[in-house]
Amino acid sequence: MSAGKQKTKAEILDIVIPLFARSGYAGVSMRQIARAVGIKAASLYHHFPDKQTLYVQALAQAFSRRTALLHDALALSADPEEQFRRLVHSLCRLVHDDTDFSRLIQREIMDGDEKRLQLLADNVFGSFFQEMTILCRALAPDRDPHLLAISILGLIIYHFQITPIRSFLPGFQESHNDPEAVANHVISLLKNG
Amino acid sequence: MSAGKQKTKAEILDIVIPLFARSGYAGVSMRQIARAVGIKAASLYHHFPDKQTLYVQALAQAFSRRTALLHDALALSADPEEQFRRLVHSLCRLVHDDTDFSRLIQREIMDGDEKRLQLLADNVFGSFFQEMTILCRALAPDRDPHLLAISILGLIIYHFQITPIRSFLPGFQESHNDPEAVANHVISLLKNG
DNA sequence: GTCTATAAAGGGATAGAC
DNA sequence: GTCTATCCCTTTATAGAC
Repeated sequence: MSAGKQKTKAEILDIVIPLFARSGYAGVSMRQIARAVGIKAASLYHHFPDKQTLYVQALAQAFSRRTALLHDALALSADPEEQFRRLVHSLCRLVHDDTDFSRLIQREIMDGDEKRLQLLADNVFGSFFQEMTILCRALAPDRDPHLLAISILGLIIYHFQITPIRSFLPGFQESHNDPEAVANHVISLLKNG
Repeated sequence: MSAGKQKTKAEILDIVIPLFARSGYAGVSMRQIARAVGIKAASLYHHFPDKQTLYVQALAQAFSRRTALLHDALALSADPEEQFRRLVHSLCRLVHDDTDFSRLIQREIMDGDEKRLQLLADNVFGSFFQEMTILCRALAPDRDPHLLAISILGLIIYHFQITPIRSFLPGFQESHNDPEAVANHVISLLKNG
C-alpha cells in the first residue's frame, strides 16, 4: 500500500530475471539474488518457498511481459508480403534489444524438462507460432509451414545468438550486429534465394 | 602401457564431455564427474589441477575431435552449387547426430569469456568459417559473405536446437527432426526463396 | 517483511597412505 | 594412479525474534 522500499514479488522477479538469463539456474545462488534485491537470503523465503519456484515464477513473469510484443510483431496487414516484412523487422529489433528474453528461452529449450517445455510452448510460442504458420501458408503454399516458420525464426535468432563470438569471425563488420541490416538481409534472402 | 582399467586423461575427458554438454559448467560437480568416471573425486586432482582446467581441456578435446568433420563437410567440388548441397547435408547430419558437440558450442557462445570465445573462434570456426565465406562469395557474389554464411549455419543449427520443444509446436511431424528432410528444405529455401 | 542465527548438505580442494 | 580422511567454504533452507 505505502510507497516504502519493501519489495513485492513482482519487483523481486524483475531483478532476478537478468541474473538467471545471464548465468543460468545453477549459476545463480540465493545469496546473489538476495544481494541484488537488497535483502538477506532468508527473506527471499518469505516470498517463495524454494529456489525452483522462484526461478519458474521469474520465467513466467519474463515471458508474460514479452508475449504481447511477439503478437504485436504479427500486426495484421492486407498483404502477406508486407506482414512478413514487418514481422522480420520487429523480431530482429526484439531479439536484438532484449537479450535477457532471448537467453532465457535459449536456456529453457536446452535445460527445461517436459513440463517446463510444455509451459514455454503454450505461453510464449503457442499462438504466435500458430499465426506464423498461417502466414507461411499464405506466403509459400507449396512449403511445409512448420519447417518454414522455424527457418525464419532460426535465420533471425541465430544472427543475434552468435553476437558474442561474431567479432572473432572472418569478415566481421559492425553493421552485422545492426537489427535493420540483418532484417533486410533476411528478407532479401528469403525472397530471392 | 598396460591394458588395466586405470584412466588416462583422454578417457576421462571423453566421459566428462557429455556431462558438461548436458548440464553446463556450474551444473556439474567434481563428485558427479568422479562417479561417472568411476574413481573418487580426489583422484581427479591427480589429472587436473582444478575444475576449470578440467572443463577447458574437455572442451579442447571435444572440439579437436570434431573439427576434422567440419572440414570434411566442405569437401571440394568443381561446382559451388554441388559443394553447397553436400555441405548442408553434412552439417545437418553432424548437428543432428552429435548433440553434445552442438550444445557445448551453444553454451560456450553464451557463457564463454573473451579468451574462451577467441579459442573457439580460432580452433573450431576459424578456417571452416573462412572457407564458408569463400563458398558464399562464389554462390552469391552480390551478398555479404559473412552474413550469408551465418544465415546458412543458423538455418541449419536452429532446426536442431529447438528439437526438444518442437513436438509441442503446431504442425509438428516426425519428419521434421530428420536431417535429410531438413537439409532438403534448407537447400530448396536458399535456392528458390 | 526483514532480520540473525543456524542447521544440514554439498561444493572445491589438499595431505598423506598405499 | 587411486584411495581415505579432512578442511573450509558455499549452498539451500528453517526457526524464531523484531
